[in-house]
Amino acid sequence: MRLAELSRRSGVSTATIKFYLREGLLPPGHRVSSTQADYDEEHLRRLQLVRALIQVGGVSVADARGVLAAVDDASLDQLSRMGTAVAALPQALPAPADDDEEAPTAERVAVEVQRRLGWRVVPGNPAHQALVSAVSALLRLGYPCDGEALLPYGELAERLAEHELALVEEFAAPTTQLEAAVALTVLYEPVLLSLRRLAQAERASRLLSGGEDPDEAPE
Amino acid sequence: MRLAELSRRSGVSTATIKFYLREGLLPPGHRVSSTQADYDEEHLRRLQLVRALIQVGGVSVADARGVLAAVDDASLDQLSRMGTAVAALPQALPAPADDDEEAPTAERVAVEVQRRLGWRVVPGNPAHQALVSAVSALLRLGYPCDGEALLPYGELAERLAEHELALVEEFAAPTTQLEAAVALTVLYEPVLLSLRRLAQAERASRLLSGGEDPDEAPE
DNA sequence: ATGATTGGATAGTGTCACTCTCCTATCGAT
DNA sequence: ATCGATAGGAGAGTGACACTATCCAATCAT
Repeated sequence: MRLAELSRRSGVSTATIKFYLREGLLPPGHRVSSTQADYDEEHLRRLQLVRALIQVGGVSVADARGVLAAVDDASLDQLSRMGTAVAALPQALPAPADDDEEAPTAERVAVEVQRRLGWRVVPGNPAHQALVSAVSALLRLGYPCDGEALLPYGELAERLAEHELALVEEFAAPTTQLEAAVALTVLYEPVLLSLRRLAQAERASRLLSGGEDPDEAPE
Repeated sequence: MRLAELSRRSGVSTATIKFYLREGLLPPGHRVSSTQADYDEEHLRRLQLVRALIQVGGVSVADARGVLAAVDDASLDQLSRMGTAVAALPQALPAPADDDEEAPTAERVAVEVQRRLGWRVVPGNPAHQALVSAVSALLRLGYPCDGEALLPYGELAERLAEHELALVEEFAAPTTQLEAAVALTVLYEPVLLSLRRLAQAERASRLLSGGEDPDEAPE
């Protein structure tokens, strides 16, 4: 398949594909001559993953490169690659906040939840940092947020993780499990957030309007 | 309080505060002369909310303006304002994908989950659109994703929403409930996502390393 | 042989969230 | 009153980012 066909089948412009090739998000095609390259189904698949990461998952090009590099790194075992790949996913939480006086409290809260859930605590983990940032912001605005309050969230998160890893094992061949793990981690994120927003809207409207709607049938 | 003091107490540069004032994210200070204005605690609080929305929540300046306008809009009742405010929050899902052949399927899946949960379906809702986009991306990558599979996510989302609305009612005075709803919606998002990532890392490492760790105590 | 196409390289575009510079008006101290 | 310092407002500028448009030489199909 030539670049033009890859573009047609993926819906991504040739210019953008070239950009991804240049940025190392997409492995180069198999050179068939000095000015022509050939792309296969694997390229198409990878391209769709890249698009999903960037457009749906909001991952930056640089971070996507890191994630994919980890997925492809044959020198690591599966666990390390998965860890590296997921760790390379960002949370887009920019400032660890240097002069943040809530930070120590937030750090304590974050550690406490994880301890109470029996999780290993890895302070360097980006997800851990993101958690600290978010808790810190909550505290700064005066909302209560302690280990106790976060526990239910952590339990829900465990259930999600369990479910998603089961999906990965069930629906992906071993060679594509890493890719599946990355894709599901990133793509179920907006799913979860959207459903949460929808649930909030639903609850709020029932609550404030007195639930006079006829078509409700909870549980 | 002068601009300089507001800046000092919030940790936000005067240049940025001026920018927020210009963009209408922060109401103007009380003019004390033609070139001086006075800011109060309410300004400080609002500024912290703006920072939380933008930095932690990843909300754009334009969207933040919309959210805050809805929060402040005295011409609407509380329900409408909350709906408008939360709807104005983005999901940063850019492309509803015009030429997307998975879109109709995704739409059907999204509607099905919501119906099965007894929620009202509002096709125009940004959260609904985001859900469709995400499901569509999942399908395009070949991962199974139907109403059945999303149901557990929806149920979890309901529990989250319930919990968060309870928090809003419990910890915020009626006049600040809207602000609390917005803040909690946005700030619990990264909390949830971080915990999910941490849970995934935990599960994955246990799974792949054979769970030889001594300190695990699941369930 | 030749016109179109391909792939690669380079530079440009639009957006966004600030940030810098400048300017005038006022404030506080003398 | 005066004078340097500072406040606040307006506009342009900056840097990051994700593309995107333009060239160009080398092929490929005919």
